[in-house]
Amino acid sequence: MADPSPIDPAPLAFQKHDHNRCRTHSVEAVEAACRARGLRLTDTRRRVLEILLQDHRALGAYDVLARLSDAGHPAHPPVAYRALDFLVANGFAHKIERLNAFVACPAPDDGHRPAFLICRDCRTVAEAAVPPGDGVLGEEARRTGFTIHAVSIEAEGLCPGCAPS
Amino acid sequence: MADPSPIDPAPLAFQKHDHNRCRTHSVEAVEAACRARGLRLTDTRRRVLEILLQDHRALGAYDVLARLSDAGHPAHPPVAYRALDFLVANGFAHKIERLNAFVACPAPDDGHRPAFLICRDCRTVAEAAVPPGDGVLGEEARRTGFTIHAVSIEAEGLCPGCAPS
DNA sequence: GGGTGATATGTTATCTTATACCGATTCGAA
DNA sequence: TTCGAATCGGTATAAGATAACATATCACCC
Repeated sequence: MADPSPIDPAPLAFQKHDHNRCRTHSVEAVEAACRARGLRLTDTRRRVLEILLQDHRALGAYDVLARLSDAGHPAHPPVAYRALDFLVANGFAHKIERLNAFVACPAPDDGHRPAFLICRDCRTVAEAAVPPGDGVLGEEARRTGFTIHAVSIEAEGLCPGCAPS
Repeated sequence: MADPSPIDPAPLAFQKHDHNRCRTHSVEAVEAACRARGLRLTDTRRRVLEILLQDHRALGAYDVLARLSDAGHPAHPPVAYRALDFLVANGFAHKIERLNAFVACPAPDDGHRPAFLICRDCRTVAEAAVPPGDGVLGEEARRTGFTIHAVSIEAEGLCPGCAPS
């Protein structure tokens, strides 16, 4: 079934939107990807994904852990880190390096390469899509013989909700 | 005096170069900047800068601390963090978010906005200059009312020296 | 030279983030 | 049903960062 009004993930986080739909969409996309790729979306992993999907804020591993614990789940650090590693490794969540924290990916289905707008106040994170091609870094890498494995592009600032009026 | 063959900082880190000259250039540039801007390049700050300048590798705060300690300097964590904060705040060093580590800036004199090529093996870091204009993120920020304060662009991979032959 | 406010240092303690490691369990395919 | 790989539950500890507070130093003005 074709989605009648596809979600545009980019600016979503900073705008009012039907977050239930947003969340459901993400969970379903992750489920589908796991089926397609033979990955095991175990109970812990699913719970962590749902915790991250509660809103578009970045959560530290220990925040995730606390929420697991509240829900009666065993809660030692490796539990959270293992689930987060799984989600990040498979593109279902992203690590925000500037915050040492994690966000669910709003569009886990396409193979995009994300850049992030990170609110330093409320930790809400929006994704912007990086156009294909490696830009400045790719050029420099070719010139110097450097092999790029992963790129992170992160902008920190204030979201419209937190900006001084 | 005009520099007869100005250093091109970008690809330097991955290539053989006269590192003594490179280091001296940086220290002098920092000294000049401090004089010009009324900043105090205190003993600790200078030592930390010199530690970072030993090569183009990123060092963790505790690595820096250990080297201060080796040199007989008092070595509690805040000592290193304060000096590093000073250097970073004034553009004399950069924090590499992906490594939670720090590198000296090879060109502390111009007001460039850097992007980094980071070798995951030897932690050597090269800078590439980001062209002015905010690119994808700037566009997205304008669209959504986000105010950008700082951007970090980091590519992790293998430098020519560490790439499998 | 002496006072004063701002800046920097020395130090303790603690907090946050992340991983190494080991044994038990579960899953999926042969 | 047995094997190997992946996952989990748990302990312990490493690595990164900051809060707080007393002391010292600097830059400036009188």
